[in-house]
Amino acid sequence: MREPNEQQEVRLKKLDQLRERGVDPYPPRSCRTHTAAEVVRQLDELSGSTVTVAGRLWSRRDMGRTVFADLVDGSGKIQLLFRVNTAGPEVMDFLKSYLDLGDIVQVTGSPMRSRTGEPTVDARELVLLAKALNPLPDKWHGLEDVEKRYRQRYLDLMVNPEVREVFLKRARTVSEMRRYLDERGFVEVETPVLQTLYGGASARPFTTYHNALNQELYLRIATELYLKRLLVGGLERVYEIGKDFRNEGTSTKHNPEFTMMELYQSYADYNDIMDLVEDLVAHIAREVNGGLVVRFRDHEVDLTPPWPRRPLREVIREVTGVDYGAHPDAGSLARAVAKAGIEARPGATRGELIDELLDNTEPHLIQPVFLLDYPIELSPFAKRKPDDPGAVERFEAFAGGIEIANAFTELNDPVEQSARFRRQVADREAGSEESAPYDEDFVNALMYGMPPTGGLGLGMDRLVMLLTDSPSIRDVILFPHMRTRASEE
RNA sequence: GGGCCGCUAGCUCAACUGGCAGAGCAACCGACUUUUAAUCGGUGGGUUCAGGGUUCGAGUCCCUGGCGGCCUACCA
Repeated sequence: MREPNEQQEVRLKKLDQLRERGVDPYPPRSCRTHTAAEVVRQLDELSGSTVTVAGRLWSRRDMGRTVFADLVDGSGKIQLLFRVNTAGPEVMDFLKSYLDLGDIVQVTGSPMRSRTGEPTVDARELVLLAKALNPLPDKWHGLEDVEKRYRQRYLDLMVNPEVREVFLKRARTVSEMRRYLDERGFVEVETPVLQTLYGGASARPFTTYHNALNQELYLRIATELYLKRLLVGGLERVYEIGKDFRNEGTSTKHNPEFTMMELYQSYADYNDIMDLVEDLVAHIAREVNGGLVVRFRDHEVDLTPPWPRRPLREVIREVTGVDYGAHPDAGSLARAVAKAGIEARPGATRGELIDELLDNTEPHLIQPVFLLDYPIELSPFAKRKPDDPGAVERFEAFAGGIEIANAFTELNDPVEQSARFRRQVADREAGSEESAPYDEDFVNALMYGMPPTGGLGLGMDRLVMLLTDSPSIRDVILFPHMRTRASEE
């Protein structure tokens, strides 16, 4: 503990005085009978009976022999009334001399309405459950310092009710997704976070080390390759909701660790997955938000299925004016991209250029849409379109101007998969740090036969951003990644 | 990586062109028997993010660094 400030000194002194009086400021047990919301809701039936509520002492209006206070618990707020006639002088003295705003207390008394009609517990007994040594943030303005909100999320949750609402919605999003998938025969599994080989996405990994095995390990960048091994094993529908880790910069859409839902459905293709995605998202929106129209960044986004299914090439051409299909080589496409006023890395490959075009298209995709049929260069694990060898059966789903899902008909041809890995390895040797290494065991698994499969990756954080109108991924992650501060211990 | 902005009391914010660091809430002392941002009177509280420089004098100007936000780039 640092050198206490003035307000901490005051509270520490009260702590000592309490102990001298034989009062345990941190007793091990409480005996709450009702939450604040229950008392408010059942006020008429409870009137005249005795209830015990518990929570944080939030505000206090001291009128001499009468003190009003607000108590906040997980369910809401209830007013407390302390009167010398009802509670007695000892309780009044205890309240005034030893308690501070922020303390966790337990109050026993009778539910009633105050003169102004406010639901109130008329207190007879008062027990301190946990003494607070730090003062609460400003109760009127809340906590506005963005950095403090992220670093000390407990304060943010305490004083900013809309923040609590976001994370309750996040929890319901996850549980509704599980319920939806479980009901459709998907099996939830867990695959390794620590991997000797990483893959399934284009990203640089975090590296760590296993001391006993004397072995370098990677934190997974995706769950894809392990989940598909399970399909080889005969699990026909699997999913995993878990953290992926990508060693790259942060932004309003990127956090180094983020939550991904991946699922794989045997005997399905990417068309089936589109049906699933729009229905799943609509289901979650309905359960979590109560409706299919969400406000996001000053737009109204209508998630009602069906969502348009449009070729990537066509939509990019509409938004940027560049038809990459008319430019089969990188040089020609680079000139067209430059002419459209879009900057790209000098010497970019054709895939990178198309990616650049997509980045410029993405912010315009406000209403939900599936973009279909990606160039093969960008998709090492997707199956080719039978009638177009340069494209794969892949889609990404967009809404609110952000990508929320990525899916394809999975490549299950081991020989071609092996060739695609070799291409990745070659790219890697040519300097592409995001290209994944060759995964021999994965190819070997495919050699036993994997059914035709549709697979999906859905960014949970981004879905929650959309459903809660959160402008930054940090607003939907309880403890987003922050630099450590030199001044902090 | 680049640009812009920010960091002042526990919290929210002021402080003009460089001239005594302030307010509200919170805290402390006091008054008040139905308030709800209670009210009223009084008191205390500062490494102005850190370090250096310019100056008679720096929260303010200059330099270096830290952390954060936004934009941009890179990256999925």
